[in-house]
Amino acid sequence: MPVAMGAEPAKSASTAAYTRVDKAKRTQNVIAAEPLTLADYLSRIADSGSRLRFSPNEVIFNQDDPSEYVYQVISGTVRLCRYMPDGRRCVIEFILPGDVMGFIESPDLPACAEAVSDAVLMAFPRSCFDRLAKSNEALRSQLLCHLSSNLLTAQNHMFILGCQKAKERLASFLLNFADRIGLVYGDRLDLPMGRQDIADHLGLTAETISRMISALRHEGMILVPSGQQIVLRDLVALRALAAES
Amino acid sequence: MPVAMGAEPAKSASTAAYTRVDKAKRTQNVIAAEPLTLADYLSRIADSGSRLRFSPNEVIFNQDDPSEYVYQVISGTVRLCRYMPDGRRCVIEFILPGDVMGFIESPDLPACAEAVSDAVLMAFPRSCFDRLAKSNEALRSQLLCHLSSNLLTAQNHMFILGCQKAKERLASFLLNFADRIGLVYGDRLDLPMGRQDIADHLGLTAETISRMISALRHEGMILVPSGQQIVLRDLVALRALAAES
DNA sequence: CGGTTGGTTGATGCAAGTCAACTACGGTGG
DNA sequence: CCACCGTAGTTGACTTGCATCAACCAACCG
Repeated sequence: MPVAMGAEPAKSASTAAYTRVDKAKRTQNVIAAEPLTLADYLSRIADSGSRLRFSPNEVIFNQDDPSEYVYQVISGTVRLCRYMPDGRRCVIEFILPGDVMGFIESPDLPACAEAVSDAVLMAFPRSCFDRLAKSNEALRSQLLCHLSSNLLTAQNHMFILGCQKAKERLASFLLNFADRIGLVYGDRLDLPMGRQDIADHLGLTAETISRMISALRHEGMILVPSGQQIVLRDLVALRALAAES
Repeated sequence: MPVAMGAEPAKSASTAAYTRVDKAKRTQNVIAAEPLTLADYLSRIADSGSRLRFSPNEVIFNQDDPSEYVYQVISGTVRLCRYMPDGRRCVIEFILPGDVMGFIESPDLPACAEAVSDAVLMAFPRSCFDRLAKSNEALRSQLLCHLSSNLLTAQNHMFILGCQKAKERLASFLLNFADRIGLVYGDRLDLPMGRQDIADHLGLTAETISRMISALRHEGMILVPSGQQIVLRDLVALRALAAES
């Protein structure tokens, strides 16, 4: 079941979108029998949304902006981040095609969003989003699932930041990212974000990321055909390192 | 507006419960005008809940248990934590009187809960909780607020774990905890949890917590009349350290 | 009392940060 | 087409903040 993407038939996004739908389905089967996903509902109100295009590093919304829109990433990658007054940055999470962001019951947004690569997204005004939710119970339960799943992700990440060492964090990140992407081409993983982005996501420095990638490569767990591409050669060893759950 | 606590009129819990209600109100005003809080709704179905009592370190539920109950802490403190296979522990968060935990749209619980001090809680079966939610729109929007607020807390904590140094983490923790408790007696803060619990919450060791407490004391930011009690003497300096937001 | 547990403090080691040099691209303009 | 530049990644040398290990102290309790 393909996701209707409004006016966006971009081929690069479609495979990833399938993955996202599958994941949403896995999450939703708890309280709802209804098979429509959050993405499906968004496609229904595509008319009231606007299609936006961003270049790398362009700001999509700022921290403490009012939460007036809900966004869906159509293609490209986005990072959610928070800055400290002195410039330290924390990348809360990466948002991939098909993902929804900006939905939170808080007057202000707790983080800012920036495009990692060229990105296209749909922006839906909260008002029209809420109107649809008011009359639609299945959508509401999807929203609970959406928030729950975000919460699980966040708690999982807290665990990584609180307990794991550098190499374990990198292994967790690679596995998690591969899982989200769906490991499309064989097992070659394309990392749209730079080392610094990964570092700020894992609470490390870019140098350490570089060193840990080299370490995993020397230990034969991964191959690095080019800077942005990584092949997960030994999933078993990587999983043992990441000690998932 | 006091919270009806079912059969529990414990004086130690009531002040803290007030605080929690106020906090919930602050969060909810986004999409609902209705003043009833999650705690209020829980008190309505107090009959279908069971009152449970736990001793320090007793397990309330385990990681990967099915999520069959929603809990409300009546008195005492609870810690939510996750363990790694090798025994490393991460304290996701501390749950205080009035707080609700265990509500998540996931078949299995992502963390286990243990009593920090003697604790009394109410357990509500998910089934009867869901039944009430089905017929009650205001409750549903409270649930969205509940999850949103948990998500905000989690993202805030990710920020602390990812970016801050030991002393900053401790300052953030003390301020945050003081804020949740409501700084009941003047400004003396009673910490129900031990150093190791704080350490596992902040991604540090018990020794480091001890050292940082000493450091803050020597710098005149706090007083430590007894091991469990801390007086925040210089809120300005502490906030500067924590660099809130 | 002595034993146990939780907290503090000190000495030392190490993982990751910092600083800096070097390399590899990818684009731009001559 | 190559020369130039700017940016991103890698690697090495050194520093440091926190962990580790261990001794000590103070409360609490049978």
